[in-house]
Amino acid sequence: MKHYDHPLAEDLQLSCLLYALSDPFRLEVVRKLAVCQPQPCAPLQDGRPKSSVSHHFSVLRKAGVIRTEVVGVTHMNSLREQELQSRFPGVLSAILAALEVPQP
Amino acid sequence: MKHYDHPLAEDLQLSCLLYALSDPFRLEVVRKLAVCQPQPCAPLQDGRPKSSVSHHFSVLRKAGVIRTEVVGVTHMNSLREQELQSRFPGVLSAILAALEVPQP
DNA sequence: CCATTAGTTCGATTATAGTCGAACTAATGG
DNA sequence: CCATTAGTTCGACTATAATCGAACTAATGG
Repeated sequence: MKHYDHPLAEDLQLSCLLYALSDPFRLEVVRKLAVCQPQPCAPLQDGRPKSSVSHHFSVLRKAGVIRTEVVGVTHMNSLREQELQSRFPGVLSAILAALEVPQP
Repeated sequence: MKHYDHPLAEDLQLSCLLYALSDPFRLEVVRKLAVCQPQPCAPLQDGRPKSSVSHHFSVLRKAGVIRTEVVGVTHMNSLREQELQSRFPGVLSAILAALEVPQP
């Protein structure tokens, strides 16, 4: 049974969090996860090769943005909202809110 | 009289903002500006060569984080707080607040 | 137990960013 | 008007990150 390492909330760095969220593809993954959680990687691929998608999920995981749990053959991802809230209060929620008021 | 281009608030991209803030040096500049504003570049150099510092200020400027005004021989920088607040409500303020509760 | 599914890992390639010295510019002060 | 100050721009180099195919792995279902 494969498992993932998830950094402790207290070990997260704000700059790493912001970096993880600074990529449009990753930001879109986070937005979609906020809407429907947990979710496997596959429906979030958006046409990219699996290896790229896996890389982006790994960045999000290492930054503490998502938690991935192996459930049978799929890997279910969810946002670490409460932990991020306690470590960096208001940061993720403000970013999620800003994503809901878009512009082209 | 040299002047700088500052993007309109409505043209700012969240991913660019987060990218600009994802660098520890730039984040530190922003933190210092939040404390004392406006400020020239020089006291924020932190031992780096001028060309590197200038590059980081340029990234912050293009992302809409700072506004730079030429005042005589110095270039005064300030945060575009109210504009960022209207474009991405709560994002910058949450990040600034998170910077005040540090950890090594 | 074999094929399938879901995702990871590897390795190579390319693209993007950061770093730094050196030359440049614009405003000021003597 | 020359020297100084404050910062920019340029160009080269380096480092970091993204991309993608191919091989791999672990769980499941027939």
